[in-house]
Parts: sequence; C-alpha cells; structure tokens
Amino acid sequence: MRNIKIKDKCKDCALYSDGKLFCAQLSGDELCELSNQSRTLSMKRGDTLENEALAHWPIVAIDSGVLSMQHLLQDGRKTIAALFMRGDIIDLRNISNRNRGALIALGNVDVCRLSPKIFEQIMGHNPDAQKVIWENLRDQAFRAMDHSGDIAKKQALEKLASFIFECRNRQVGFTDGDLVKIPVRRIDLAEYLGMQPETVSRCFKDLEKRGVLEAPSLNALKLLNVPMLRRIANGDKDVLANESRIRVLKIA
Amino acid sequence: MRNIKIKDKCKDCALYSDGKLFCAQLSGDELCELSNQSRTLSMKRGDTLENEALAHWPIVAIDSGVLSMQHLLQDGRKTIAALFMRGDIIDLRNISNRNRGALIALGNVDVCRLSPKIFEQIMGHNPDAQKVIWENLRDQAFRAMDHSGDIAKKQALEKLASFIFECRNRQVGFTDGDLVKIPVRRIDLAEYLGMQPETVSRCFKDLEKRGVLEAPSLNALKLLNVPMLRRIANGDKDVLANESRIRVLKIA
DNA sequence: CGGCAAGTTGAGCCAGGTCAACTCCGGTGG
DNA sequence: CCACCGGAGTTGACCTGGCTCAACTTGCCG
Repeated sequence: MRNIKIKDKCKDCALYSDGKLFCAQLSGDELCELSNQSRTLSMKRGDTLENEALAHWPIVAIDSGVLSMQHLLQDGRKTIAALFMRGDIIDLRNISNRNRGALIALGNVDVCRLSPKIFEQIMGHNPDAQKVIWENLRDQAFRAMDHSGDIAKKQALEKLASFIFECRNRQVGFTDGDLVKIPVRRIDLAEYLGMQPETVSRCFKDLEKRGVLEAPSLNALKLLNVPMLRRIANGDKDVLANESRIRVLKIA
Repeated sequence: MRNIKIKDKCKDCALYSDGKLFCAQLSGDELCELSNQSRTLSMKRGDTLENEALAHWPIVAIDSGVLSMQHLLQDGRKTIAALFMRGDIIDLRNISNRNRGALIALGNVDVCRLSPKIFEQIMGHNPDAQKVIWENLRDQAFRAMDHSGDIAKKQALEKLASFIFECRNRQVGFTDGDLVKIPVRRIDLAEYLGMQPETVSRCFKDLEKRGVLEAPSLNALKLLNVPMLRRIANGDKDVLANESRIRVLKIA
C-alpha cells in the first residue's frame, strides 16, 4: 500500500523513469525511504531556492525544466554561471553561501529536495547509484570548465555556436541532430554567455544570413550546415574571412 | 619491508602527509595496494599529459605545482579553463577527448597517476576517502562555475580582483591573509581570465596606483586594502567612479 | 655575458556594449 | 472577444574598454 503511494509520487519523475538516472538505481526499500523523506517542489520562472530552505534541503535533483545558478554584481549586472537540467543533482552541503550563486528557475521547473541523510546512506551502500551520481557531478564540473573556456576568449558568434552544440549534446530523447531545442530565453542565453541580448539577436541573424541554420521560433533551431557551425564554434577564422571578403567586394 | 618502501615513495606526497587529503584516509593495506599500482610523474613547464597516456592512467592526483586544462582554438587562441593544484584529483575516465582540454603543466608539477581499479575499489569501501574525493570534485565544479560567472560579465579590473581572492582562498598553510602568492605567470593568468597579458599588466598597475596592493615581485602580492579589493571584485562601480571623477577634475 | 622569453608601455582601432525607439507576443480584465 | 499592458526581442546609431601591434625593458638560464 505504501509502495503504491510512492509509485504515485515518483513514477512520472525522470529520475526514476529514466533508467540511467539516480532513483532508477535504487532498491525498492531505498526508493521508498528516500521518497518518504524527500520533498518535491514545482517552481515557476523567477522562483528562487532561498538560503534558509537550502540549509535544510541542500540536495536538489532536477526532474524537468531548467534551473540556473546566478551571480549578481553590486551594480545589477547578472550572470548565469551554470544551467541545470533533467537528471542533474546539485549538492550544496557545506558550501558557504558566500561566493555561491542563487538557484533561480528559468521556467517551470520540477525539483525534488533529497534527504541528505538518506542520500548519504545510499551513497555509502549502493555502488550503482554512487556511480551515476559521481558521473553526473563530473559532467557538471567538466561542463563548467568547457563553458569557462568558451566564454573566455571566443567572440560572440563563436560563443553562440558553442552554445548550440551544448544544447544539442544535452537534449534528451530524439537525436535527430539537425533539430535543436533552445530551452532558455534569449535574455537568459545572453547572461549565460556573457553578452547582451542585442548581440545575441544580431548573431542569430548572422548565422541565418550565412545559411548555417534557420530559426522557425525562439526556442527551436534547424541546423542546415553542421560542419560550418562546428568550424565557427572552434574559432576557425576562414569562415569569418569569407564574410569580410564579401564586404570588401561590396564596398569596392 | 614493502611497507617501508611505500613510505619512501609516498611519505613526502601532500596527498598522504596532509591529513585532509585523499591518501591520508586510506588504511595501510589500501595505501600499500594503491601505491604499488600507481605511478608518480614529475612534469615541467609545458609538459602535457598525452591522450594515450591518459587512456591508461585517466586519474591524476596533484601533489604539488599547478596543472592547467587548456583549450586551443583553430587560429591559435588559447584559454586556460581550469587550474588544478595540490590535492586535486582529476578523473577523466570515459570523458571523450573531443571537447576536453589538454592537461598542461604551468611549472614544475608532481602528479601521481592512480590505478583506476584500486581507486574504484577504495571508492566503494572507504567512506572517509569517498567523502574527501566527493568534496574535492564538488569544489572543482563550483569553482569552475564561479569562474564562469567571473569572466562572463566582469571587466578586466574586476576579474583580476576576483582572481586574487581565488588565489588567497586556495593557498595552503599560512593564512596571513595580506600576503597572496600568485602561483602562475602573467601570461597564464591572462589566458585563465580571458584577457591579454598587456591588459593584466595595466590592471596590476592600476590597483597599485589606487593603493589597493603592492607587488614586490611577479608572484607575490601584499594587499593593502582588502575591503576595497573586495568591492572591486564585486563590481561596485563607486570605486571606479572615484577614478573617473579624478579624471574629470584633471581634465577640467 | 649573451640570448630569449616574459613583461611593460604607448598608440590606434574595432567588436561588442550602450542607449533609444520600435515591434511582437502572451496574459489579464472589462 | 477585444483592448490593453508589460516584458521580451529586434533594429539602428553611437561610443568605449580592451585588443592589437610594435617597440622597448626586464629577468632568467646556460
């Protein structure tokens, strides 16, 4: 009877229903215990996980939607330091909130606050679960490092191209490959890439003009020339050189 | 006898001699086994851990020195995506080398390539070791996210100020607090922060002119006004406003 | 002491930030 | 059902922080 109740709570959650994710690795008892001691939460755009809430529930698992870690500067400049999506587990235990960003939803987000006690028990005893969560954290770390590399020296067009690949790599299910869903708004995208919304807009237009992609809507792209997009993302200046040659011809 | 031999190999290594780090958590048998199956390596500036070597030894622990993860763009632009120091353990198992940077030493670096097999065994059975390594990976992840936030929207002076705090937070031992060691060269610093060496140089001069710090040598700083440095790092425009007011006065 | 890489300084320029005006779209209330 | 509203996105014109290039100085190592 209790099991049935738990099934109700967890059965539609990605963490359980996707065999590769955390809760799918648990035994019946483990899942039951974790489920009972954890709390789900539905957030909508702009909702923040407050520090006091995080003090009690420092482990957050994402079922669906996009959660951002935002840093705010004194004068209002904002940056999105990381994006968390389906399957990501954020462990903020003992992370001083100095120098830690705020966790803010970028749309409708379903999360599950996991009981630290049960989580730690499972970490200690279930190698499969441990492996899943270790790989998830590694992904987060290397993704953040990649992202640092991307925004450090790349120019606007190249950053955007890299971001499109990041979206393609992270999207679940259909791997059509030429259809990419952009799960965030332009304004969030700009903050994630360290640029202005105006610049993002101009860069999308630029990519369309070059015939690299078309953007039927604000959150979907159809890639028309993946190799060229790759070259742009890798900072190949030949691609851009074409453009300036054209401009020169026009002027001449 | 064998134990004595192992002591020779490991006794001066930070991972063992610093009680907070990984190898200090191991039982005698575990340390013995891990030591026998692992390989130390001394690197000097510019040395790279090659992909084929990493395929066999994908887990790298840093004893001393600074190791960088570098991304290279087509046209030669380089960025340092992350800095690894004493105690950091880099786990590259199953990380596709596409989109992964190269690991390059920025000076003399002593590393230990850990046996994946033994490492995994220890992960499974030793909760203390597991905890240490989990926290280390979390540090790496959150540090990378912080860094992304720093370089995304901050301007040059602010990035440099943030970097000085990062160095202060990471330096071991003496917490004088006003003395900060810069463990990398200017040129590496520039690549880590996504700026030009020229700009780095100008910014250090600027900070000296403002009386925030003095730089007796290239790799040591003495902080004179920590609160102001903090405000600069946090993007407080009032500090910079002073400067422009001065400039305005000068012009007027 | 010579040679070379790292670091600094100065001058000019451009990618992208800034500001302002406008359009588009989804949600809300009469 | 439509009018209205506010936030998101776009477009154009302008401006500036930091990149670029070149010349120079400094520091390190054999």
